[in-house]
Amino acid sequence: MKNKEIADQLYEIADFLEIQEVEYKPRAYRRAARSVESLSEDVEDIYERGELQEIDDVGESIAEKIAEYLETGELEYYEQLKADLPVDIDALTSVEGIGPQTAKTLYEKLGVTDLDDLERAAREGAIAEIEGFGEKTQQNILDHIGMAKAGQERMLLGRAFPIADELQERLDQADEFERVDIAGSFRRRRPTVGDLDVLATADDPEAAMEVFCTHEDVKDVLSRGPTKSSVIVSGDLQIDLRLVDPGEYGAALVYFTGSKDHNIALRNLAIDRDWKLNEYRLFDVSDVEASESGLRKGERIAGGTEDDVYDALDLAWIPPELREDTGEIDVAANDDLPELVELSDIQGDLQLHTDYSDGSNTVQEMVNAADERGLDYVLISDHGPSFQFASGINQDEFEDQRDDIERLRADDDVEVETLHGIEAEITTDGLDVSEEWCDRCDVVVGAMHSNPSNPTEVVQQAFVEHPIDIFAHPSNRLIHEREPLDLDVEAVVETAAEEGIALEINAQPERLDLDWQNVKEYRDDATYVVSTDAHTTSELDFMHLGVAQARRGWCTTDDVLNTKPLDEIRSLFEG
DNA sequence: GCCGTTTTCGGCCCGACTGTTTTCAGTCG
Repeated sequence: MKNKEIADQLYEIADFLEIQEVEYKPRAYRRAARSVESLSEDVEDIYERGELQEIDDVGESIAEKIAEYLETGELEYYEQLKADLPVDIDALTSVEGIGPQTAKTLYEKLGVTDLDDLERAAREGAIAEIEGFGEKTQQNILDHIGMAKAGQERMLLGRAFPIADELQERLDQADEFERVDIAGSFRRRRPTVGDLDVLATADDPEAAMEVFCTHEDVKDVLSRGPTKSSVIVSGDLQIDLRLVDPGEYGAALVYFTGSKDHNIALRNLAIDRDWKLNEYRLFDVSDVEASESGLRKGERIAGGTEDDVYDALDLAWIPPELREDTGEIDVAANDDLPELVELSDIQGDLQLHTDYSDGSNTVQEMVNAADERGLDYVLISDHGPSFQFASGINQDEFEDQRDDIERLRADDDVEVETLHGIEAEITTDGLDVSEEWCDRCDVVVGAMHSNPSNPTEVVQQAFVEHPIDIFAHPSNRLIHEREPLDLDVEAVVETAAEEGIALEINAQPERLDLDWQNVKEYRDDATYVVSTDAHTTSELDFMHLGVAQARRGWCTTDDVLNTKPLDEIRSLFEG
């Protein structure tokens, strides 16, 4: 899968062109890069079908360049740009405050080509000597170079959540703040977030900014103004705060929730009506001369609430998880948005581990924790015997575990129905549990933790030959750590549908697998379950992360099996 | 360089903040 490589080259080309002050091309390259980056399909497959130009924002010229890279492993245009300005533009611009122009100046004046050069120049005091630069610029570079070197990975949604919850609660309780919302990709529940965008109203902006910027958790203040401030909190997460007028709150919430592409699509709808949409309001510019079309000219149409803004554009209010410009605007225009699954719809959790394998808690503790969370049923599914490094269980241990479960089933105080199953390993030889063992299971979860050369065939064969009910974390990806398996997802979905196998949306923060884009793409054919794969009682709380990804995949309760009562789905597993 | 139920040519989002400037360029989101 070369999608990321190609996207990175296109991004760098954009930076180089920006340095040359070429107009418009940088944006064209960036848009193309973003499209390639977010493809759910291997760009090489698209190339082989001769459909590169079908990719959004990829035209003749960029398609040729992608083809050249795939054929030769190199891109002459990129190499030429790089030869003209031999700097690690990606690394340099990853330092907060350094953009393409600054990188160019640093190279021309001081020969800076990478982060080590940059740090040396800053320490020697050379940067402050450059005309147009000064002590503060130099100090800023020194302050932020460490974070750039550490690599600016986006934070996992599940890791950002506790920080966001604490922040929301703290600002809600502060007298200086009226309304507070955390917008941005966090509100859209992207699997990773780059920062937290906080939107708020406050009677006394100065006092509110003081509270925000001086909290004990703040490690660094990047900028501070009357309406906008940015800080870094412990955990190296950046938090941006915007203060807006209550009358502009809705327009601001739309704007800062994004996505950028969704906003552009909305703005174009406004332009169609001779209106204009910005972060302050939706307004009529038809009577405003171009020369005086300043910040807040024109007749105001909407802005107080999100509902107003969408309604004025003849759209139903669009849930944040759908705002990715992947068709939601047309569907909202027809008032045909799906009724998305919610956390409260979830009735059971179909993958839990215990201390029989690599979990931390007993069967009873896990079941009690599920009970406390109001679940009606759970599936205990520890790793099969081949999973030795995670102390997979043998069949004797499985039978001991069954005794534990039977005791719980006999206990009138336990309301949760406990299903007994296994997370069986799918290998090139089939499953690591016998057919007889599978017969003892209420539900068989199949998962692949290895990386065979032909994963699609291995998975399909296991689906056909073994009584698998649920395929767990299909791609086996770990965000930031392990690439997804090179699966033909469409083929796997097809075979799963034929065999009556549900695909899991795994709620572990680093998994969130199946990915939401695939969930959306195959929603018509696939049946999904959302499971926490909890290894401790507290991990049962990850369920909302999985539900959020199902929502991003446009799922209703009809698409998600474990929104149904156990009686209704039990027959599916027995079949 | 890309795109089009306004266009195959002529448009491409724009406002806040910083640092170093006396009026603005660069960066960021």
